Amino acid sequence: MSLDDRKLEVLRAIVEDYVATQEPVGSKALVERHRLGVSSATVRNDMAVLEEEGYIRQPHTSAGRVPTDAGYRLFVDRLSRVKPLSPAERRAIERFLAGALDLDDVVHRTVRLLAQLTRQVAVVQYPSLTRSAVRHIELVPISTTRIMLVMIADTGRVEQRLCELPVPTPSDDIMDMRRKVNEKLAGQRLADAPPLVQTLVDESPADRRATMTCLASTLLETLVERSDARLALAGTANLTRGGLLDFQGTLRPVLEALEEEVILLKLIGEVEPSTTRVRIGDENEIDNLRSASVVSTGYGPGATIVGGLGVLGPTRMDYPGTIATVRAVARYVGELLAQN
Amino acid sequence: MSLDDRKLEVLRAIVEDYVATQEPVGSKALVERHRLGVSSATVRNDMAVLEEEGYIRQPHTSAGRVPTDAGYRLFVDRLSRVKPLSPAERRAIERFLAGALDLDDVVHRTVRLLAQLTRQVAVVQYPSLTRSAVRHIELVPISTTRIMLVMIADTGRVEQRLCELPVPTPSDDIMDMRRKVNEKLAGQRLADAPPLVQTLVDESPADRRATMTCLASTLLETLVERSDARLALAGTANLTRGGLLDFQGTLRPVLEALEEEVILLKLIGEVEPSTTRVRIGDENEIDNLRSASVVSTGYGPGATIVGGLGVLGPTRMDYPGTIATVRAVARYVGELLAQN
DNA sequence: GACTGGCACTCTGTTGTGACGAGTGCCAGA
DNA sequence: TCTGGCACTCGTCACAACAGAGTGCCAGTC
Repeated sequence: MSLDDRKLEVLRAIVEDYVATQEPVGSKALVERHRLGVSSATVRNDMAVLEEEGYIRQPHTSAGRVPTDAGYRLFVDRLSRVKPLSPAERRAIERFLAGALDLDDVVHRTVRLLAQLTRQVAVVQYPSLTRSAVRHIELVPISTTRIMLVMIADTGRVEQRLCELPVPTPSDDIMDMRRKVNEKLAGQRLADAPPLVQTLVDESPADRRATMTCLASTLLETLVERSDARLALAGTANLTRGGLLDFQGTLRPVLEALEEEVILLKLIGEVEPSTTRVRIGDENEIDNLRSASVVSTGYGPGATIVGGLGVLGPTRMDYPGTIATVRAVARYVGELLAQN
Repeated sequence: MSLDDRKLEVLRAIVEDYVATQEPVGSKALVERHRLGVSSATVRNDMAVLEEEGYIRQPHTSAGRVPTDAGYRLFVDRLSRVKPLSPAERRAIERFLAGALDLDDVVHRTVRLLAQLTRQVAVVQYPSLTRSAVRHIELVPISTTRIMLVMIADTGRVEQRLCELPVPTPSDDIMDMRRKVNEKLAGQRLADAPPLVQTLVDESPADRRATMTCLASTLLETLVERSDARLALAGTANLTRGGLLDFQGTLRPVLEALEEEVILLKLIGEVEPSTTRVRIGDENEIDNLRSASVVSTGYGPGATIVGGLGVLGPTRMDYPGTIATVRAVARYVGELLAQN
């Protein structure tokens, strides 16, 4: 059974009012606030149909209606008009991000900005190493058997790791290896690196094989393990807005989920090019986030995507506004990264 | 007016019971649960005195007594016996921290461990740069007018910053500067670095003066600004334990305070050697944390302190246990750092 | 002088009742 | 297909009554 235009209009009105007031909305209030051109009785009939179809529901018999997850979904997919950012907001984004000193700073500023603009919890993934390219690899001898390996990615990320050598190696040899490693890897995408690293080992002379093998394994470790795991989080205090009415009484499960990097990565890390993804309530596969929605997107210099960012809030959130903000911030961050 | 031993014993019993049950404790329950050897009427008299002295108070006329901040303070200073960690806990600490890959990982593991053991919010400050020494400084030419400056501290911290040169500089010159910079700074404490950096500029030949000046200012920026600001946080979900009875109804102010790095640094960054600091309720000068207590201490390899760590929870917390855990974790982290 | 038993008193939290109002569902009529 | 009207359902609020916990105080005892 399909819904005619007016029913959709009623659904939109319900979502908008509920998001604004946070109270179940009744038929009478609806006709008063929106010029629907019909009486409340008609609206009531429409509501009955919408309820039957699973888009809205009644908390109690004598209360107004509240959108269900499916209702929000329909709203987001078909009913919401894009809400352009105000010039003030645009300026705020630019000004806030402009002064960033380094990558760490960019990420921190971004996450705070996002939390502030959307008034929700913001999450930003650091540029993923596997999607970056190597800019430079530095080998710093600490002693004859210890080397600090520093990898600098083109996105500005820097990873370092200590490497214990099996045999003492003079620092001249190390410098030579440093040159070779950079010749081979500089400019390469990290995802392509593992086979190249292997050839480095294969090509090295026998007397340096042991040291190079050790370096190679440390390098691979740096590239693969934990490589996408870094995240920044801000705005947890925003969860308390709406005074526990959202999140059915306890922030507990939500706070717990926010502590799990794995979960957060799943939420914002799985990004497809130039899509803004909206997950509403149950659509998050995580039990703890049944009453939360996540809006996420990818960012990166130009068209490539190096990481994800997004916000998390109650299902009852201002989707059009949030989506617009998340997109805008992602775009600005991308531009910022492209400049370096 | 001084309190005799029994009154102190009564105060201790009140604190312990209240911490355990989270409910105001009455005179009758007290004599039943603790073998005080006197009747409830006597305890009531003692309680009246304790209340007059400001160590306990009644939420309402007909409720039991609850410790005040001053009561907790007295308890911590004079009444609490140190609670040694269980062997299981010690083993947990060792096992959990043993597998750390690098500094980032150490800090992350530490903060999670601390949150888990104390069941509270944990904060760990990254080893402060100003308390560390320079291990190595690397200059990576990106182009003839851009250099990536990477500083590696002996605590394992790595800071990097991009430096825009005012004049194109050939990479041979850069390599030469790299050598000079390291000769001058390697092994020096960062706090002592600024004057040394200045001499570097003064000593450099005129044709390189501009480039060196630029490098120097970037270097100083790296050393000074933001240098102590990095923090890791975990266990926010633990705030919801005790179901909002602690924190007088809203987590809001507490969550807000936890978002402010400046505030957190103030709480756990101001550490004196080998002291565990306990701040109870009002003793935190931050309004938002009126109903919270903070237990913090310093950590570092050997006797030196390179950073602070601690936990934050409701004033109604298990002080002896928390203090013991915070100390133990700090000691283990110190040992771990000493190994590198 | 210190402790105890007992009693009156004060509150809080709970329970129950009734009035009120918001909102619905449904039906007959336009 | 829409509308006006009406009966019905519940949740909320205000108020009163009540039970229970805990205290303060006093007179009596060791």
